[in-house]
Amino acid sequence: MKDKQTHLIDTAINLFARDGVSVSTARIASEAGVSNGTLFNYFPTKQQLIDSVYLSIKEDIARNVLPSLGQDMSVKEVMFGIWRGYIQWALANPLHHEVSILLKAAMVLSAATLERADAIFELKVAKLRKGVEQHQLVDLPVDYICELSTAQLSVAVAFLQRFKLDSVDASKHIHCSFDVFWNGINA
Amino acid sequence: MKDKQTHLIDTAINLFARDGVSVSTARIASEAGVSNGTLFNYFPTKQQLIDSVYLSIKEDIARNVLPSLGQDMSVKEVMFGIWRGYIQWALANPLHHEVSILLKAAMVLSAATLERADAIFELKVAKLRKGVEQHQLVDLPVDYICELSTAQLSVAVAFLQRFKLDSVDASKHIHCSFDVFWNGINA
DNA sequence: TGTGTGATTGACTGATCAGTCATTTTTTGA
DNA sequence: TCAAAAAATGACTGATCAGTCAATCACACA
Repeated sequence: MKDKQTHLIDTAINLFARDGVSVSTARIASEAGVSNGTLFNYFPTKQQLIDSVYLSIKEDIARNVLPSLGQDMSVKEVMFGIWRGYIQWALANPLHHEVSILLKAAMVLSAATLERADAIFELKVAKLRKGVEQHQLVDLPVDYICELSTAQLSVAVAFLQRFKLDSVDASKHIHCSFDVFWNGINA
Repeated sequence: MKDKQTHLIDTAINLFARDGVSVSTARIASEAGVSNGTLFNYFPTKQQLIDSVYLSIKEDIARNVLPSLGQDMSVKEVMFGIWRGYIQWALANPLHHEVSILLKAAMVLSAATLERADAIFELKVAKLRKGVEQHQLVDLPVDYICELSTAQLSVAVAFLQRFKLDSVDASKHIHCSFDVFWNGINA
């Protein structure tokens, strides 16, 4: 049997995706096959459970996206690596993707958690910064381009999920949506 | 004194923006200066209050954005009209903008309400459809381009709100963010 | 087998909340 | 001026929920 803490997080992700963050801790515990007392042994408050869920998802994304990237790659290569890696991860883990967006948008995450989550993807920020400094990208704040990429990635994923394309068309859309993004920010 | 129903909606928007959708009906009523019984005279359920808040915001956007658009304008002109109009509205009504995003993301809106809200902006969809058909825009589903524009607009607004630019720089960013969007979808 | 330790349990509590309704207040218009 | 209608009130209810804790269980080691 999987680590109980991990199993509770997985169960919470499933229920958050189905019913939103408002699901009761009792239901999460029951669905996970433990008593609600046990849930509170692992997560002292519901807030800490929510934060743990978010960080767990972000770390999972990092594990699946960052390894394919290198310091020696160009900005465009890094961004495309993130693009393809994230979309593939999101299609393989639709609920995780959905919950990650949900928690961020619903403003239920502690400030510390948001900060920790950002720190995971420092490489991306660094590459974009260099791209702007070297005038390869439009002269906009790096934060802005970051948010832009996240927003456009979400739209691309939502589209791919809605119309279940075969893998050829999916790959085509990954390139196509990336081109839309890249043409937008290319200097 | 303003129409009570309108006043309750305005109060709800303020509280939703400050504390999320989870604020109690009692607090909304009290903040609006009426009893909670009165709130339920105007909105039989909290759900209907939430839906009314959303539709009220969308109609406000439409009133501020649609009048400047005409059937005879090009796709680009229409999209830029929406771009500038929406950003100006959002900067003048930051809480409304925030709540509109919050309600959509938190998945607390009824299906009927989402449909009604979409119908308000039919002109935009029609223009984009023609643009794609006439190969002025990249060959992507109109829905996709719609979502893309909404997402990028949100990012642009968030940026302008974070760094309170003077009106010259703000206008520059409106054009700049639009160019990023347009260069992405221009065929 | 016996004992001590840490994990697990679930009934319980106090707080909160959406929604009700009998009563009171205000408005209307004859 | 007054009676009927409409609007407003707020105490109340039943349900739900996060979090607690005394009791129980499972297991390691003597």
